[in-house]
Amino acid sequence: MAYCILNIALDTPLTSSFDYRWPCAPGDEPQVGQLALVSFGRREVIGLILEVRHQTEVPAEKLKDALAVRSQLAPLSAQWLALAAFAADYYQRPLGEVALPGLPKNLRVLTTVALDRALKKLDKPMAAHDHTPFDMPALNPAQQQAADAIGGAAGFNPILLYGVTGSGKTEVYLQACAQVLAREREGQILILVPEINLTPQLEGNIRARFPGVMLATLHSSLSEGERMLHWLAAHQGKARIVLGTRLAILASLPNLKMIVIDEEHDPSYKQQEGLRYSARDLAVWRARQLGIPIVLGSATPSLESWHHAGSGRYRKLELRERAVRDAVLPRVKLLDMERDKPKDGLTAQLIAALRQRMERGEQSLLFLNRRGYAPVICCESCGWISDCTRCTSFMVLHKPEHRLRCHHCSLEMRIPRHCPTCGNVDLQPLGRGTQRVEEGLQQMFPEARILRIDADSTRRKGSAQAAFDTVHRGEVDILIGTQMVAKGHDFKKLTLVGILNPDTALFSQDYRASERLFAQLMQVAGRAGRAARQEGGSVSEVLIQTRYAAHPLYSAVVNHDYDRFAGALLDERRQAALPPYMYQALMRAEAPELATAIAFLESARDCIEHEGITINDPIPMTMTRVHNVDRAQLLVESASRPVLQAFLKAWLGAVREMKSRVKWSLEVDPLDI
DNA sequence: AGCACGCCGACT
DNA sequence: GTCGGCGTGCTC
Repeated sequence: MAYCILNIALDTPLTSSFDYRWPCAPGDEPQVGQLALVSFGRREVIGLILEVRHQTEVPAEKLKDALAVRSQLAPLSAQWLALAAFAADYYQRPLGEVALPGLPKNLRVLTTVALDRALKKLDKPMAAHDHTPFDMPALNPAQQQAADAIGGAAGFNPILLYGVTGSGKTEVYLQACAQVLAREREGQILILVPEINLTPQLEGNIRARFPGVMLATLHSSLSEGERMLHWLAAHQGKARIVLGTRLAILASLPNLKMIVIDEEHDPSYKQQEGLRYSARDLAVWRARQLGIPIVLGSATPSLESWHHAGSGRYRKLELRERAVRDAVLPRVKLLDMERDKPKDGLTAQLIAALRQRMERGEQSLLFLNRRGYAPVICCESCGWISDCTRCTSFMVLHKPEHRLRCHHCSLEMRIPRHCPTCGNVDLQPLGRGTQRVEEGLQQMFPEARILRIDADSTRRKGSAQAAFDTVHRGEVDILIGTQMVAKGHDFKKLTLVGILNPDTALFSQDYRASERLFAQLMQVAGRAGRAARQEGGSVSEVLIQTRYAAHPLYSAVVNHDYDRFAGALLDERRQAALPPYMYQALMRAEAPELATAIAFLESARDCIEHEGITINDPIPMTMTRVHNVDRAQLLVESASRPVLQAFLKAWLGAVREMKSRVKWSLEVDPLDI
């Protein structure tokens, strides 16, 4: 029997691909881009066919036969393969680690028969939709102009849609989508959102708006069965709109005609483990490869995108007004905690404002990005504090559960009755988390309906949605929450946002902290006053409690002046030679002893000649120890992206040759340094 | 990364 | 006497 050689990429950290034999008649070979089931070591895995050959260097005794080729599936397109190859190359990982993990597991697990059955399901005509034409809401002139510019754009055309919170960016996307779908008979559109659970309305909106158009969603909380059906619907070009989180950027979309990235500044577009890719950056690459328009939408664009808009690489479209008529941007005020000393974490002015909203039957939101009761407890007589024994961090007091919990490893314990070092029974909570603020509020406003929404109060699946529904039904007077409450929600009766303790981010070591804080404050602030002001209702207000009322970041928030703030940050970045004026990569190492990790990074630093590259000295990570391992990092910088890329490739080869037992990894374009 | 093999300490 | 710790070696 004649056979051919399949060169296959597998999901392993090994950099090479692997050859397998495949019995087949000449002219009947599998195609590049098809998936094959192979035996690898002692397990069976799915692989991606990169090349079909007739010869191999691999000795015959090592060569195995592939077990099956998924020939019932159309091969991944050359363009998709190029995207995966680019990402692998750019982020310095093996192709298999980029291309394979995003594929539905069922493509591997399912027998040929079961796979055929699933494919048949997709062949059935779509369930009949209500085809009554849906009235597109009228757009204001700025929105209309943006929608037409986006919908009518041709070729690679990156657009930064810069619109204040509540300016109706979603409506602009949807009407631009309508134009593209109408023009491109088979065309597909990819819409990325930071977290799908935070935008369940969007999915509903799209379905209602485009009856008869198949929508597929791709995100991490789908079941395996759903994931495969949705992935296949995209791959076969049947789903014309694909809505997903960052992982959807690697979906197979044979007819992609436009990409939309909502809240493009959001850090969750950056994968923070494994292949640390930026879905936003890959999306721009993909749009350029295909020669299609891409829209990046935000009220507080990332400095990278802002910089590109400034230099003309991106076209900037602005929405300066709120879309709902008579809904105006909230008035932002700073409450100086030095002058108005807080009680239970709340200043007298904030308490008064809460009381006023209560009396008028309006809702308030308190934002505090710290869950738990108190971030630490301490002994007042000897100074003991609740350190985590495994991490460079504190054990956080969780009062409802009567436990101390480390938020970085899973360590938990009962609250000690007395101080472990001196026996003193008087242990005091220090600082304030959402639970403690909730407790204080209950005492201050016994009649108020108070709801706390954070990762602790919404552990159970679906409970977050249930909690938000309660707020939407108006059954809550005061909502207190962490960043979970900051995004996307449109609370119609909300006229007051109080921001507690944002100051810590002002003096962070991380130079991106202020950019993030600004975005976060604008985003939470944007929850207020989204509906038109009621007769006799409150002017919507955002009150920020701070000890640094003179800080320029807060003046920018007060004036809703992202432009100036971003300009100032960019100047700073340029002067300090930081991104986006500098390209960075970060090598991390971890070991039981810090010295081992540092020593490894020192030898990595010295293992290769380099030019046009700055390699800094290794330093311990800010949170040095997590779960009993010490971590250190080494920052590599260059003013030229190609120079950095070329260096990284050579460098990683040399570091691998060191054959060290120390665990290490490399991140390109790191966000947290 | 898995997953094996392999060689030394605490239990039935 | 076994169960099981994780060192190291390999995967076409």
